[in-house]
Amino acid sequence: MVSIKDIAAACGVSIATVSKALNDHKDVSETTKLTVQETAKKMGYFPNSQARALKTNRTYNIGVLFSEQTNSGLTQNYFASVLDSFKKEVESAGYDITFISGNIGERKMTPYEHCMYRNVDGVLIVSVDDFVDKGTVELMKSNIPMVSIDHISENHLSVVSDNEAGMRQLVEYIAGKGHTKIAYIYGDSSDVTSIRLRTFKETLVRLNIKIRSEFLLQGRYHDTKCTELLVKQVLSCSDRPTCIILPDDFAAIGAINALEELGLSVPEDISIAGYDGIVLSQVLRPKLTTIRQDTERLGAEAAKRLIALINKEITNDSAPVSVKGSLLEGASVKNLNR
Amino acid sequence: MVSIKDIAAACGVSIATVSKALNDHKDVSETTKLTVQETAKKMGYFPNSQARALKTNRTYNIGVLFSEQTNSGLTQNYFASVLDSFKKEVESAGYDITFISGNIGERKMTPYEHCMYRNVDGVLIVSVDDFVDKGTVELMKSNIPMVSIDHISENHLSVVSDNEAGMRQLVEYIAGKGHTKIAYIYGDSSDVTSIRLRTFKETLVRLNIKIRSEFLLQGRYHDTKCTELLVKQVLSCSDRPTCIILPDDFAAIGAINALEELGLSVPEDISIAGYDGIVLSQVLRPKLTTIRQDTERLGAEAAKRLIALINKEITNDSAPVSVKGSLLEGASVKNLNR
DNA sequence: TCAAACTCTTTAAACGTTTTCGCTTCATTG
DNA sequence: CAATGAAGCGAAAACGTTTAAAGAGTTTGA
Repeated sequence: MVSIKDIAAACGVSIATVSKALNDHKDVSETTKLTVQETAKKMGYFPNSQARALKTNRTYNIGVLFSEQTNSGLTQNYFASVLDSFKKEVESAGYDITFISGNIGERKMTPYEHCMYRNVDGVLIVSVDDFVDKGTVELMKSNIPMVSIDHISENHLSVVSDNEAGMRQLVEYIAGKGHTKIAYIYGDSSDVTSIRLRTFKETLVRLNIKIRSEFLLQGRYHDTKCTELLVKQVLSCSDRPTCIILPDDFAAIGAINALEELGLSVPEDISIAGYDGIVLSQVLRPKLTTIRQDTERLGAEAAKRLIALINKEITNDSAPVSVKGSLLEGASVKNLNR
Repeated sequence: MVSIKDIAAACGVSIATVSKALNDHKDVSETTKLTVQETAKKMGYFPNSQARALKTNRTYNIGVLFSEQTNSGLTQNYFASVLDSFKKEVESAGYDITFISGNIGERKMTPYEHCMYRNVDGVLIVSVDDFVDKGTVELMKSNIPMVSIDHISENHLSVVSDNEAGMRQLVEYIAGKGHTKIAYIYGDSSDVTSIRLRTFKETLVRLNIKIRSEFLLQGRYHDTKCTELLVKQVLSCSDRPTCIILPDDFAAIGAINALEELGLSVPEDISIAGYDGIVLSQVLRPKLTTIRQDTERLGAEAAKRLIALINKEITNDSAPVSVKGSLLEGASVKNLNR
């Protein structure tokens, strides 16, 4: 590889001058700056990021940790979308991303150790399921600049999807269609789940709709089989719900299947609603009524905040950023009015 | 951060000895080795990967390039799954992965430049769509160790899903069910597509089934809308096909929708088959008959080959590795016999 | 005219490693 | 007992950068 030294030799100047010229410092003449930059280009020079990082203590690398048990984050559309927009945003600022995981090499590292080893400038923590993970906790205690998505905790920057507004909007929409018997199969316990569940109940109360415990069942995210069983269970009530809210769009497929098996059709006999608004939800028939989470903004916002934190333009204690979703009105919720 | 120097001071030895002790060299006594390693652990030492890389010319970083136009690779289950298993495999050998993209920082880099800048030890090229990309070509001409997935070219290691065997098996299965009027909506032009298309035709010939050009339509991968239109088109033939093979599982949803719109049911009226065998295919109703591509092995195999290449245990000209898929028999293809 | 100030450049140290080579010891051998 | 060799350790250079400080040369101001 051609290094700064080679350029220096070619231009007849010192390596210091070359370095400064390339980094556009003020204390080097325009003419030398130009010749240096030109020969650098001509010789196919590219800075050695390791050497630079060693000196500047900046790797321009951001760690991404999927905090999860099932190691399925990447294959799930919601998280993949968030990551995708995060990636685009940080890349435009010159950062690359590194996946942080517990198993690097023979000698296992904790996520924290992995971050230290790679000297990431910051880290994004994506909360796929609940934060039981010990390694994640250790990392969060450290003072590496970090921002988490979908999880709020003290002294940490976070970007969250506004599940409160989302769930409220969804329930209001469904109730507006005349439904009063609304079941909710919610996902694995997590921050997100509890907010949604709480809001679900609160909204019912506010709308003067009775909360029935038999209509509230704990399910699992992205699990069609589990959802299928629970849908059947909730439909075995003597007084059936007219609408069922599922943990997410993918799980909704389980509901559709269960209903079909029971000889019920959506939305004529039973209405359903999903959550997430992934692409899939809009190609299913009937098109799913769901809350679209703004993955684009979630990722981008997280990236911007993290970079600002790294540059010390903001501090840890800034308020969480809440990203609103939007209702995607499909055809899976029947209008019971008239 | 605690460095090798600190440990040296603490142990009363030189940094050279510490380095050797930590790397388990032979020319350092067992006792010092032990004390060094212990104090290193006690002091919370972690090697600085940048410094190490600078010296050894090994970053333990592998670049991953999704060669694509639509920038959607990550959000598609098939590629995400391949990446996931690739990641696991390389991680167990101590490598991290870096996404290679064309847009890093203000000053745009080509993929090749990005690789040089980050000094990746090797690179994985995942062929999402066709290889028209100029940047990808430049990268492939370089002599960075690389392996590509689903694309074969001269002097390059590659791991490919056995689309020939897959398509053959699928067609034979369908024909075995008594179908002779089989349509095939194939995806965007690419290596993969042409192999599938060729095999489709060859297999029909071998089975003495007439190839009808009106049953062969070019569609697009992962595009339900497009698939929907093409399905309608192919069904407008006076002599309809009894079975339609779709470009992939996701696109198959478009077919299901089109058929439903036409008042036709799967598989009673028309049979369909997908390709990929993603999770989705097995939760749809009817369960899709499809070819499951072994993403697990594709990723793992690519990782193993790449690492072997980096370690110079194999050379560039080794034969491509072909990974067999398997037929997932769903309920979307009707048995026409008897 | 001379010091001061400015502009541009270079010297040299530093970042945290790895690794070659030489230096001590000390045991083994003939 | 001298010669040889092995084992263990350290000094120092190197990887490719950045940057503080000093130096050289030119311009300015009184």
